[in-house]
Amino acid sequence: MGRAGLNTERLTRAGAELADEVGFDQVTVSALARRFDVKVASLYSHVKNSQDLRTRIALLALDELAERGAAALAGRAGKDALTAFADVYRDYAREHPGRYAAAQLRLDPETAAASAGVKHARMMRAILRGYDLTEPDETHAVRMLGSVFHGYVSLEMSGGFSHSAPDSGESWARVMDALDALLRNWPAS
Amino acid sequence: MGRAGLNTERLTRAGAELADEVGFDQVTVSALARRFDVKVASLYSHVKNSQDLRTRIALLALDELAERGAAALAGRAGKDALTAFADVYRDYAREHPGRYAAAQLRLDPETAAASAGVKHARMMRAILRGYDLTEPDETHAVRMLGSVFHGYVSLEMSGGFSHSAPDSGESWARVMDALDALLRNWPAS
DNA sequence: TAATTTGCCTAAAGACTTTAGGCAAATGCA
DNA sequence: TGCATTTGCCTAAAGTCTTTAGGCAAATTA
Repeated sequence: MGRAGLNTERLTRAGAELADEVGFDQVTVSALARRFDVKVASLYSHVKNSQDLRTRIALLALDELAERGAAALAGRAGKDALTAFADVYRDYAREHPGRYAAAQLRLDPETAAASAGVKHARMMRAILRGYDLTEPDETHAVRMLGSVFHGYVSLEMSGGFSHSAPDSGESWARVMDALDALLRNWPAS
Repeated sequence: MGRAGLNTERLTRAGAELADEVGFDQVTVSALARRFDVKVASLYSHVKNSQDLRTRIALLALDELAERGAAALAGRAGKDALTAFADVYRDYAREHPGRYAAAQLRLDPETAAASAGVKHARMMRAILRGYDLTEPDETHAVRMLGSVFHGYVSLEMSGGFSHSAPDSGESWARVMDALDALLRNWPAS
């Protein structure tokens, strides 16, 4: 019987697809082996263990998200940049719920420092350049933006806003209005 | 050998403690059995299955959180109420990380509707009574508050804000200032 | 073509989940 | 108080997932 052509990259990609289909916490080395019609042990040459696999999927998701974010920011500024960037998060989570969940995986500090997570922080600061904030308020604002983006998307994904008026998309738009207004009028200490 | 005195309530409480000690996703029927020095199968008379156990822990956490929230709101209004309520979330997550993670568990709609989650929504609206918002802006604001509270706490817990200046507690305070300012000046559609 | 490396395999042990069926302690009733 | 019933925890067993060790054959290199 021939070889299946496994490698770390393909496993990671397939793991990401699996996550989107069945949920990130259902991503298992066994399920992945099944998907490649290969014995479980075979995967352990390409992936250290289950945690390693999950971490790789998380890093992939962070990368994709950063890439989309960069594309969204190109040529935009101010509120336009703010909403475009926020939409990247929301849309990505809707398109790829498993990957988005993966991006939330707690990474150990070194891994996190080497991840695309740092790019995300830089892009947030780039958005804030369109507003008049100086340190430390810029950092406070970065943290707040991250909280709103992540918090909203996460609550929306877990069904918190569904089946109740007004439509979640409308709230999202109004929250963007509110953030923009807030950043233009950030309260003094 | 005598009986251990197991029942659903004790198992749920012990499960919550276990979650705080080792993390919510490490909460397992086996680990819980070990903790009571009892055979695994014995737990299945008190708890339907692993998912049932986790759901019960989640409901317990939501209850505790709602109780603390109600206590914090008593006799407070305006920004005072806002920050007191927000602190409840943050403090609870720090004191009980496993329970807080449990509270984030995705519940099926009926369970969610019967949970203390609805109390949380009501309390948020109570806070907003101190500000001049009318529907649908009140709902948008409720969703935004929930997003900030959950988002900030969740990012903070996952280490996002540690090891970098300014101190996360300082950002938290300034975010509260910002939310208060925003709610007093909610932008018109 | 021979030697080496690489890739997937079989085998096996350990952990968690869940169901089925059993015995003894606790409880209820005459 | 004695007997019957219920309840609570047990043993047994099957299924899944994880992970390591060691093997054989295909692919690569010399």
